[in-house]
Amino acid sequence: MIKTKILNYLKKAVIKEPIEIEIFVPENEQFGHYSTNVALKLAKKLKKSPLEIAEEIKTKLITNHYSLFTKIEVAPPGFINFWISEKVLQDELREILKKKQNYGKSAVKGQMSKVQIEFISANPTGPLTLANGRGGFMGDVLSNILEFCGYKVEREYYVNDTGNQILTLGKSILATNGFIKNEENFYKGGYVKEWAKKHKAISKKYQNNPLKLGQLAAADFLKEIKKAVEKEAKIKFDRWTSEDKHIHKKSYIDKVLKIFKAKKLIYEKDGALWLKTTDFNDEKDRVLITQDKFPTYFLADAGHFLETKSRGFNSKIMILGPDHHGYVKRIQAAAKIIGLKELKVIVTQAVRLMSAGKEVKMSKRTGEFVTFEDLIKEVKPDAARFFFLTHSPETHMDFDLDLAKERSMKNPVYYAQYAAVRCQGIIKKVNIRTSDVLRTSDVQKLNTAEDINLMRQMARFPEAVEEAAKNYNPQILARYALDLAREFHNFYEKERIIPARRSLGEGGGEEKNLMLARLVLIRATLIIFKNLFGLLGIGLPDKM
RNA sequence: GCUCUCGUAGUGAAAUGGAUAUCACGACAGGCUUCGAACCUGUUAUUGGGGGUUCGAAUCCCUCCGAGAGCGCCA
Repeated sequence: MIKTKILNYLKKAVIKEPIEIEIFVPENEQFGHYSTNVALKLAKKLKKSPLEIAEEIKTKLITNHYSLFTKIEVAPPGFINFWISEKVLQDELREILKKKQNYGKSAVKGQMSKVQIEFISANPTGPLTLANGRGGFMGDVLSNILEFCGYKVEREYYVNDTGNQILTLGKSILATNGFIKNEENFYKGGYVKEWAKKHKAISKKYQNNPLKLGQLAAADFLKEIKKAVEKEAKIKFDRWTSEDKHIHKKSYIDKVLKIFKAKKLIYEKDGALWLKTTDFNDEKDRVLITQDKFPTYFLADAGHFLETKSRGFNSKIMILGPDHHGYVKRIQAAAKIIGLKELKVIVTQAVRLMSAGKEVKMSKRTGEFVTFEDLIKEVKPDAARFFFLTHSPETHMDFDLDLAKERSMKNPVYYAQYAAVRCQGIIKKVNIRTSDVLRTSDVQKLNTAEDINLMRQMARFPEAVEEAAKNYNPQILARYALDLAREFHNFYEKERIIPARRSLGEGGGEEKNLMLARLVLIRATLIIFKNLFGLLGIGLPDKM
């Protein structure tokens, strides 16, 4: 990585102070390809003017390592700006062609060898919502990225297939079919009525066992969820963990209680059993077992953490919906007690559904909501995926389905895909095998502003991957895709790759060599698009 | 009432405390006899208001205004 190279120069040869060195890509070209503010940071420590320090660093860099740069400039108030030499970029191009599908992989610092990512995990009491889709795409891509960076990732969907929700679902079905009286907190969505009508005989059979009935219905809803998630949205899961089978029936509830007890963190009050989560920064202690002797959802989750740990995971990432943010501290407390090394919780913000400029309240209980399936049917999975990925998880989103439909053809995902299509179009047209191109071409010919800008953008791919992995933020890659596409479109607009037939025919060796060099460039671009789209989980079409 | 999150062009979003705030859509003005124009080139903002912290603030602190969420022995 070019960034790492600069960093190493700065660290080893120039700056001896223990200070974190930041290198970034400035927004404006006039400030170079890369830039650093170390001089500004050092000024206080060394009690010297930042400009003076910057000049000193520049001088040392020039005498030591000039070959990496074509220019180093000091700019007020104390930035040091770097211009990377063509040769370095050309070497990077060779690197891309050599590593192919492995280009961009990088070992991230503090890497966990085995990590579980739990996402969506919506209760199987009905179809998935838009917010579930948001977490779903995010989890899927985050998993891809971490896998690419060498983690062993397990993608988990935790299914709450027992407990109160399921019981309520069973009762709701009974109420729909007239076996019991309807209550306010019952599920009233069309899908419940539909299921109830279809399975009248079953609901009659289980009218005295609403939990079992709820579980039967939940199993059917889960099938639908799986279909939407895996087949249509192309979100992969490795494990569908059942609360009933994997946690309760494997007695993880007892096991986790034993641990709490051994650590003297539980007590009884008002007939209930409590965990001292306040010892771990929570606002108040939490109930594990209710007065009526039922284990809470929280206890089951603690059991789930223990189960995860016992299968060899020391790290876990959870992506939760906005209604869970008050829940974060207590589960982190539980994770800590159990001994999970790291529990990273990402809480996505709400997705508000708008229609004709007005908000539509979504609720599973009332059955009023747009399902995730509706969305990907209307706007196509690639567009829906990209739409969510370009939003950072902490922003509140307004989602207008009508508008989304209308605009789906203008989704930026097509902008990126079209760039890849253009790459492939040229390669198809010329029809030269990669090996021939590599032998005959001379990448040193790539030296126009457009060549260089494109190469620079390509060289940023590993940096984008690393940043996305470090910050658990897939959005960085989605934006990178647009940056790369823009740079390619620009290049394509201004530079001809295949010369007009006449000049090629007239023995113009120069022209041919330039073409071959450009073909190398395009092949490399395509490799990056392939890797990138693979990580983002979007298609690589060869025509549109 | 208490706690948390968010307020950025007409719209939707971006920006580990960095330089002249970025991108897309819309609108307006241009660009194909040549590798597909699903593209390219222009124009479009006192970052909700007011204070503070510092070399430097959309970002951190205080305050006000506005939006959303959480405050159960529910999940």
